[in-house]
Amino acid sequence: MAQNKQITLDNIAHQVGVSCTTVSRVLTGQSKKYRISDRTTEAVQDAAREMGYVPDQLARGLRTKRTNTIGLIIPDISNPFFSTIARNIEIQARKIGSSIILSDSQEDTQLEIDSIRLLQSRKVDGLIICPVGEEYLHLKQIQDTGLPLVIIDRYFPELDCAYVVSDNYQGALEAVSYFFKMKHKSIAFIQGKANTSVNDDRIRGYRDAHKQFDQPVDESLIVGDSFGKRNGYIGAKILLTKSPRPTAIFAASNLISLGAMSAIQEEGLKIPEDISIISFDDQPYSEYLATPMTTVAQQTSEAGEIAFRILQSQIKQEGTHSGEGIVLPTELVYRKSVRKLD
Amino acid sequence: MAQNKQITLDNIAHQVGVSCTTVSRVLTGQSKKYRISDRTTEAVQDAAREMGYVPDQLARGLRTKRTNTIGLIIPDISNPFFSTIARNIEIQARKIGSSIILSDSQEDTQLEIDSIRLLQSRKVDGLIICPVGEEYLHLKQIQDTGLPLVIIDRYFPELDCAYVVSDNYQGALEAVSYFFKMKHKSIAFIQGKANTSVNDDRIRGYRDAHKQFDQPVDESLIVGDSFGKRNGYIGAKILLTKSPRPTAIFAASNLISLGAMSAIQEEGLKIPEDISIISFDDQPYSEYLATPMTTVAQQTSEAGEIAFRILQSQIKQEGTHSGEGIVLPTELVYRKSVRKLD
DNA sequence: CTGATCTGCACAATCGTTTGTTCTATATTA
DNA sequence: TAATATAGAACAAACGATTGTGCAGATCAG
Repeated sequence: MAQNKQITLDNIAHQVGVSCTTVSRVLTGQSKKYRISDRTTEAVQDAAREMGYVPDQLARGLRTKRTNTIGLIIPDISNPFFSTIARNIEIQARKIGSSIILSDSQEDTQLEIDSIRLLQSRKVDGLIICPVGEEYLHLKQIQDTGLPLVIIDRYFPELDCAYVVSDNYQGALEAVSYFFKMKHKSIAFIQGKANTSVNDDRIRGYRDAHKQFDQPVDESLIVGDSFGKRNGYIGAKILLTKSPRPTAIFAASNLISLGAMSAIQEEGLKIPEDISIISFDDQPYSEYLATPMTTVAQQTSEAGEIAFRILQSQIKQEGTHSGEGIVLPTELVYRKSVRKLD
Repeated sequence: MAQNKQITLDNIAHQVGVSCTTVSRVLTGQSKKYRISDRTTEAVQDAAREMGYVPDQLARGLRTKRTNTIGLIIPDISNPFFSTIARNIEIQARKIGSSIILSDSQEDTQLEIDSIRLLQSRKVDGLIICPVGEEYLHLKQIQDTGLPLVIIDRYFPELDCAYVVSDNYQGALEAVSYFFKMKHKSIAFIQGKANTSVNDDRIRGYRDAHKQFDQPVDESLIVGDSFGKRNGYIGAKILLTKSPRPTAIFAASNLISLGAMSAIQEEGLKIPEDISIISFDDQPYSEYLATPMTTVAQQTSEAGEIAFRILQSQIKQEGTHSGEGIVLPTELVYRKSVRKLD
C-alpha cells in the first residue's frame, strides 16, 4: 500500500542538484544539443533509473501537442474480421510506442459520431475508422479539423480521404461467375447494410457477373439489410420458401452465412446437394463446417497494417493528407459448398 | 483546411466577458455551488455550444488526476473469446464516458509488462488484464502502486487481487464426466499454456473426473502447451498415432479443437464415429461444424461487464481494493461430437 | 447609519513537461 | 590586460483545465 507518489522531473532535479530543465533535456536525449556535460547527463540518467521515473504522457502531450495515441473506431470488435484488423493495428502501433484507444460504434452512426468527439477530446494524433458507412459528413468535418484520418473497409467516393478496402467488386464478380460456371442460373444474394460501399460494390459485382453471362438479374433474389447473423437467417428463410427455389446463395459476410446455414438446416436442406453457397470473409473455421465453405478471402491483417502506415505518414507530414486509396485483392477459396449442376 | 484552433476556456471567457474560472465552473455543472448567476450561466453555455467547445482531457487529467480512461491488456484480441470480453468492457465504459486503451500482449509476458508501464504513463484510472499467466510479480507491483486492477480469465492464488474467471474446474469435470458416462475410458486432453490457472483448473477437473469414475489417468494422454490452433493440430497428431488410440479428446480451447479437427481429417477419421471430442469455448460456428461440437460454454459477455463494474467501484473508492473473486459458471452444451460407446 | 451577511465573480496557484532565452563562470583571443 | 567566445546550466513562460481563497458591491438587521 505504498501509494507511491509519482516521480517527476523536479524530484530528479533536486536529487541530482540540477534544474528540471536539464533533466528534461537529458531524458529526451538532447544532452548534446544543449551542451549538458557528460557527468551531469550520466548522473541524471542514473537517478531517473533508480527512482523509477516514468514520464507523464498527459503533461507531455499537453505541452507538445502529440500524444502518440491513435483512435480506432470499429463497428463490432467481437467480429473476427474487425478484431483481426484491430490486432494488426495494435501490433504496429506498439512498435513505435503508440497506443490505441478503441471505440466500438456498434454499427450505429450516432455512436460513431460520439466516439469521434471523445477521441478528439483525448487529443489522439490520428484516427482509423471502419465507418458504419451510411453517412460521411462527420468524417468530412474531421478532415476540416486537420486531424489525420484513414478509413478502412468502407469508403466514400465523395470523400477525399485515404482509405484501405478490399476489392469487393472483383470478389463478388468472381464468386458469382463461379456459380455461373457451375451452371447455376438462379443465384440469390443476401446483402449486408445497404448503401455502404462494401455492399454496393459487392452488388455491382453480382450484377456484372450476370451481365457477363448474359443472365437477367432477378431482383427478388436480393434480400437482406445488415451484416449480422440474424439477417442471414431471415434472408435465407425468405429465399428458401420461394418457388422455384434458388439453387445458389451468395452471402455478403461470415455472419450472414452462419445465419443462412441455420435456416438451411431448419428447412432440412443440404449444402451443396440442395443449395450451393459462397460466403464473403474466410474464417479459421470455414474449412471445418458441415460442408467446407467456399469463401471470398480478404486480406484483413494487411489492411490493418497498411492503414496504420498511411496514418503514420500523415501524422508525420502534418496535414498533407494525400487521399490515396488502397484496394486489396480478394481471393476465392474453393471448397465444397458449391455443387456443379448439369 | 480550416485548421481550427482549439477552443479553450479562455476563449469562451473572453467571448462572454467573464473569467476562465467561471466558465469552468459553469461547464462542469458547478454553477449553483459557486453561485454563478443564471444569466451568466446561460451565456457561457450558449457560447460554449456555439463555439463548439470540447474540453481538453489531457489538461483536465493533468489537473484532476483522473483521465476516465482504463487500460485493457489482452493476449490476443483476434481471438473471439477475448474480443467478446473486450467488446463488453468497451460498451460499459462508453456508457459513463470512459475510454479504453487496448494493448495486445501477444501471449508474451514481457510485452505485458511493457504494456503496463505504457498504460501507467498514460495515467489510466485502472487496469483490466487478461494475464499471459505465467508470472504475477509485475501485477503485484501494480497493486503496490495503488492502481485499481482487475484480472480476468486467469488468476493467481498468491495474488490478492479482484478477478473474474470461469469455473474451469467444474467445466472440465462435467465434460470429462460426460465422456465417462458415454462409456469412454481412454480420454485424452490437449491442454493449453501450462502453469496458468485456466489450464491447471481444467486439468484438475480432468483428473478429478477420472477419480470419480475410478479410472486411472494415463499421463501420456495429456499433451500440448498452448491455446493456439497449431498446438491443437500437433497434439491431435500425436494422440491419433498412439495405439490403442484414445476414443475421446477434450480440447482446452476453441482454437485447439480447430487444429485437432485438422489432424483428425488428415488421418481420415470421423467425428464422432472414430473419435469423440469436446471443446472448451462455445462459438457461433460450433453448431455448424461438420459434426456439431459439444462444448463448454463460458459467460464471456458477462465476464467483461462484471470486471468493468468491479474496476469502477475500486476507482471510486480509491484504493479499497477488496480482493473479491468472481467465478462464473460454465455450461456444457450438448451437440453431436460425442459418441456413446457400448 | 453601521456592521454583518450574502451574491457573484476573479485571482493566482497548480498539475508535469517542454523550450526559447538568459545568465555566469571560464577559456580564448587580440 | 581587456574584450570576446564558449560551455554548462537555470529562468520562466507556456500548454488548458481546476480550485481554494479573496474581494468587491448589494442587501440586511439593528
